[in-house]
Amino acid sequence: MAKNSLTIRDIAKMAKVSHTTVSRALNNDPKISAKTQKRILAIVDKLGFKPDARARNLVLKKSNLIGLVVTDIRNPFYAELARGIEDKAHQVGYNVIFCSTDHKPERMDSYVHLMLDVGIDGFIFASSRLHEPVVEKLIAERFPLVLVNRKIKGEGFNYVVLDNFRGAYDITQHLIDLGCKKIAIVDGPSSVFTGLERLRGFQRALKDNKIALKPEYIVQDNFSRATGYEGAKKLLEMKDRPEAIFAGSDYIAMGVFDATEALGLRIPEDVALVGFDDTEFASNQRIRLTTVSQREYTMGSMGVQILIDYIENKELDYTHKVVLESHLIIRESCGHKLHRPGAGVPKVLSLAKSR
Amino acid sequence: MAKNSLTIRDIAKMAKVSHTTVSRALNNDPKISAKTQKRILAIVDKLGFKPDARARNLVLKKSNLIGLVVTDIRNPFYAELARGIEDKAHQVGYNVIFCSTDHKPERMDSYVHLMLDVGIDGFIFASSRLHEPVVEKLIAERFPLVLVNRKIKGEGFNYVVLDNFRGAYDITQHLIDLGCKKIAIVDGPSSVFTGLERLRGFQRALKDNKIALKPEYIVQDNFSRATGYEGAKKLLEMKDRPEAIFAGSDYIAMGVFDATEALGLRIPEDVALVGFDDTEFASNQRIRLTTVSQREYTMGSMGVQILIDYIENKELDYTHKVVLESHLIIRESCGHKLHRPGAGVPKVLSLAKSR
DNA sequence: CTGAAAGCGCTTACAG
DNA sequence: CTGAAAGCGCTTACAG
Repeated sequence: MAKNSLTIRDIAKMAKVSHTTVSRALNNDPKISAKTQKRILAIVDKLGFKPDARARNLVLKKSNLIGLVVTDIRNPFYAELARGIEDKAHQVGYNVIFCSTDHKPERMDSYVHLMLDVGIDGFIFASSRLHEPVVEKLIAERFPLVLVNRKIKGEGFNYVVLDNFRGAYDITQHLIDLGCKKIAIVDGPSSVFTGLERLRGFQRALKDNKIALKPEYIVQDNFSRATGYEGAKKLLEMKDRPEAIFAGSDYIAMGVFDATEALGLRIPEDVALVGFDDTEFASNQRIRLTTVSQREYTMGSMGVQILIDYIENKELDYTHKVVLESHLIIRESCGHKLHRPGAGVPKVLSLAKSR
Repeated sequence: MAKNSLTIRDIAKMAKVSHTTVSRALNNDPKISAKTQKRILAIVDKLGFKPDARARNLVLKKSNLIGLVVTDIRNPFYAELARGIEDKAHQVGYNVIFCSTDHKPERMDSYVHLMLDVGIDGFIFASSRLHEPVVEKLIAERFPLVLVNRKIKGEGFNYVVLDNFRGAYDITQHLIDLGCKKIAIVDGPSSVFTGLERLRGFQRALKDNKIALKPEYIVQDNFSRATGYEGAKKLLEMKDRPEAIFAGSDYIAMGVFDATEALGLRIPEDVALVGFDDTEFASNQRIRLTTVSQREYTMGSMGVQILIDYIENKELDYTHKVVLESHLIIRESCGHKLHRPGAGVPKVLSLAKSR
């Protein structure tokens, strides 16, 4: 494809066979004699001949390309997910195209069509809203896709998500175990699966512990650093400010750190903080953010696996509904000084996940 | 491409014209009457017909796909670069495939071929070593590509890089201005452009100020967090430990933070620290890392621009050699307490670059 | 095991 | 302005 504009016919000429036979040699077709194949492959090798993928794609109706749709590739969570997807895809001979939608429906639309235009074989959607018309349309058309990280409403698709409810519940319970009662949340929007489930898990944990939740303690916007900054500022300037903040993502937590430092407050002494995702930021020794691990790398590679199965077997099989277990990662940001007498100091895990 | 297996011929039948004419309508060919075009397009719209990109690609010898090669998409620097590339590519109707090489030549090779196989129109290499055989081969074959972030040796290609030497020089000078004399560096390898130039800038600044540099004060490995951790540990456990550390990237600096915290040392009180890249980590208010801004988003979009020009004009034009200016971003990690009497407290910039 | 033929769905000279 | 024809570089029944 690169330099040579050699074709299968040129090779055929040199090998004194038909181009059909060359094609067979290239594709390891059983109906070709070992020795002619060997002879042909030798020539192919010597000339560095590469069959033209475009022609191949056309007749095979396949591109070995998958499209990944995320909110923003710069978000460390998505970057890690993308890496998991890339590695697995590469293993099985696929390439991945990515795009960042910035939560904007029009970007979503335009990208989906751009990808469809290049002829991708399937999609991995990582950032859908609960109600996402473009995705629903693709599902109705049975276009191969898998949802990862966030599900949408309805049926008829495969997905891999984290048990967000459980993760949020556990980390909230942890704060409660440490003695916190006035706990606020700065979360992503309820219009997406992750935002909604984390809020629900949070609310449920409070309820199960008979702790009242003030409506003002719920702040929701995007899963962004800016949201964390604004949200924390608002919360911490209240007369009755919370003792602890549950940030719906580490990225939000990053903004909370910005705000507390700007306000001259200390974490965890003045306010406890926990996050969600376990990004590299969280594990930094100057940050030490208690958080929920998502294993997004794994999530990505499982997603690819399911998608490729679907693409290659063409069975309309919607039985791949994976819910990954969440893991609480305890570090110091949640405030040891608050812990219940007799409960023992929570174990502080060190550095990062291995990479 | 999605659902419909409609072809240009089906449309032709419905419009009672030849498929040639349909093709013309679709491609806005001047030699077609406005009204037949309108009639055809109406049908196309109504049926949601999309011409098959694979067939189009085959005859046009084009895919509207560009390949991006980075070390690791998880590295925030590359994620930001990728976003700049994506946005610009999208604007001009291209999709981008990415891959992470992990510094491994065999991954580099295998990915380059995988991408060539799908028929990309050009490459953006962001992580080449100074001597990179695969890239050199592509250059020799005149395959469209642009180097970004890191150049390789030799001629015959376009590139967009930062003035790494200057950036390193300036930030080192800044430490010197603050009164530091014992300054160490934890850098990436000299086998890559960025590692080498930053080391050179560092050395030159010391030399210009007649400050001696101990060989043990130079630590080089990958541009990774682990390198920062190990390097700082080694440096800070020396009997004659440095007063300041220049981390060759923010990612390395992240590891330095890990190490100082682990050793119970404070930044900037016990040791000053500066980085390179101005990632989000650096701008966090709990980190406040003095660093060098790279504007990698811009770097990426300029790279795309140059590449597309090359692809579409097919002129062998190697005059696009861009060296971007570096910008020193001063925050508190470089240690105000060390600053020279009378020099005034350096201005501390706040939060992030806008996004 | 091998080859001649048809076809994948487009684009683009070439004639009219 | 419109259409019949050739062709992009492959794969794959269909015969032999």
